[in-house]
Amino acid sequence: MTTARSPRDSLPKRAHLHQVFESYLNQLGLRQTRQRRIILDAVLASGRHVDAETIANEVKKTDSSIGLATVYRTLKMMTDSQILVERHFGGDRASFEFADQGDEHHDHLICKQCGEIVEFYDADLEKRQEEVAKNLGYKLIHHKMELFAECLGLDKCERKNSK
Amino acid sequence: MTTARSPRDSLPKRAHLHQVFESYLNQLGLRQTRQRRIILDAVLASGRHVDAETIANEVKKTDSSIGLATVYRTLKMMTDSQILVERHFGGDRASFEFADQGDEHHDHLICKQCGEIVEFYDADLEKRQEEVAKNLGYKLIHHKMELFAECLGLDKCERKNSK
DNA sequence: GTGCTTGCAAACAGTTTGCATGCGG
DNA sequence: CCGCATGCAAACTGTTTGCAAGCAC
Repeated sequence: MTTARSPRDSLPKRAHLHQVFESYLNQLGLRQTRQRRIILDAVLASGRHVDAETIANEVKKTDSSIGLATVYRTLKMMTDSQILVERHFGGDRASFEFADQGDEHHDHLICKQCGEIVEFYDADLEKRQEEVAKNLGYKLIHHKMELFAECLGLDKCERKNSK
Repeated sequence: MTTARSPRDSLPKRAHLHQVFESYLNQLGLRQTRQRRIILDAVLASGRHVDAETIANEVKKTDSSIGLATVYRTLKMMTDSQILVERHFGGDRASFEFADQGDEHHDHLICKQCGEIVEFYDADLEKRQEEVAKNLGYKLIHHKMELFAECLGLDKCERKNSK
């Protein structure tokens, strides 16, 4: 029923994102540049949830001359090109994650203790949300749902707690 | 099953919030001031979801000398005193709403067309969320859920569309 | 009076933008 | 070489904070 999705599950799918971005650029007459390639690589190599500054730091390891503004501009382009989605969890920093591909939408469970983010999909919840919207006289377009929780078995948590 | 809550439903309950805030101030040795009273009045008179700037504008109608910083400081105190809860819907501005009283928790449905915000409570969703968390090995503490939708009958919407 | 409060301006964090220069196609 | 891209610094938004003066108790 409830399906957890580990950060690794979608790794194979990321392979063609280079192509997706490339053709996006071409279609708009935009250019492939060294910095855009480096930034995309950094994004692909990173975990599922990253913020601009993390990427900027990562990118600077390869080329320290790349500016924060370029990272922001490029992340926005990737969002426009449907590679990434922008999320606002905590409040301040925006975080980016890979866009869902077709049907593979998911929601998030965030551990209050260690900050671990688990992605999941639950058909019952999805269905009930549509019903609820209809009951209220609306047609559901999409939703945002985050469950805040704490570990039952502490094993998952403790690893991260120390960091 | 699904219960909608209109903005008016909780009006009677707001009456004693003055007292709540007052005793909060007393307990901490803080002072009741003209500006705090004015700000609380503005909050009480406002709709369920307000941002700092809206309150600041409202407050300035009564006393134009009241600064934005005071509004922020006071809204934070009201949040600390459990009168208000801070929410982050869109991304930029924070919005404040009256805190749930005991069991009367609710979620939000936001109309993509007119921006109307409907509050609702659905026991099935709540229950399923707990199950999902448990399935993933966590204990649910609380959640954040927003349904984005469009009106089925346009009557609700059109009124607001014009504004 | 004591010290919490206030308004103002300055500081802040995250993000965006203007501009002269650089570089891809 | 045309014109998009870049880096830098400055602008901007929402919010917070330092400070001297003001007011509640």
